[in-house]
Amino acid sequence: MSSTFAALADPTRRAILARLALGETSVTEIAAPFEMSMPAISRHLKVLEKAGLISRGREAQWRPCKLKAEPLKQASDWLEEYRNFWEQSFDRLDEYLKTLQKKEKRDAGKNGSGRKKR
Amino acid sequence: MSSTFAALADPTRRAILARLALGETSVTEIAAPFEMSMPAISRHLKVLEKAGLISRGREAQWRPCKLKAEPLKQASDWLEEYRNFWEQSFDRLDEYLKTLQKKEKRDAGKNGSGRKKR
DNA sequence: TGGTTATTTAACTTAGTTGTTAAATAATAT
DNA sequence: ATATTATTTAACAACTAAGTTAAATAACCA
Repeated sequence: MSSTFAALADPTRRAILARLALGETSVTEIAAPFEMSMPAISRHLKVLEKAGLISRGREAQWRPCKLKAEPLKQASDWLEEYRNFWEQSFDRLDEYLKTLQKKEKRDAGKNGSGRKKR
Repeated sequence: MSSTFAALADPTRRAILARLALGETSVTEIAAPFEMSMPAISRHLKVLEKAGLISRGREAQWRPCKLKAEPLKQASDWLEEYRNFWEQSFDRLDEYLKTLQKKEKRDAGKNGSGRKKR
């Protein structure tokens, strides 16, 4: 999980994944859109491979890379556990905004003395 | 997006988020389960805050931290674009397993010439 | 005021990441 | 064999990250 998120934390690597979603391809072709040396790309690919996000074949002198989406699924599942939370947040925002509107109508000027402790 | 994934790449920080999903709480309480100095935790919280994953209030000498799930939603949305991809993978696996079963039924006796490589 | 509790900042160490260029390896083509 | 094309490894520099201890802030308590 850590290595998956770490791999996704780099925009170059996310772009590589996006490219690979269109289909398997060679390192040179992957590298083309980037202003970056070949070895740099090669190492990004190594990071992706270690995270299990790609696999590499051998076809003559090319090493085609292929997207492996399983770790993405795991990451997605992890995030999914927080779904209620972000949906709730919007609900709360709604609620809060309503409260605020009521207050503004009611007492347009008094400021807070109420203390709270958790 | 990068800072969100980077923040999630650390297991301590993921654990902190899990704790905060149960409710807002103080730094000391967040730190309790970890064998780690206070400043270390404090800096993890700073990382989470910079990524927009938590917000911090002030209540007497405590600084309660609160989960902010919006960046998680964004991350989830990003991953969602690959859903077809990982579902496809399972389809392919299914297919492959079926093919395999057929083969096994068909030629359940020719042994010793098949080579496999890991 | 001074003391206590909660939290952050500073200074430092160690380790890992990201990029570079130059050289090495791998397979094909002549 | 040798040259060519594709890709990786080595060696290095600059930067960032994660932890430590000790000291600084901040707000309360007496």
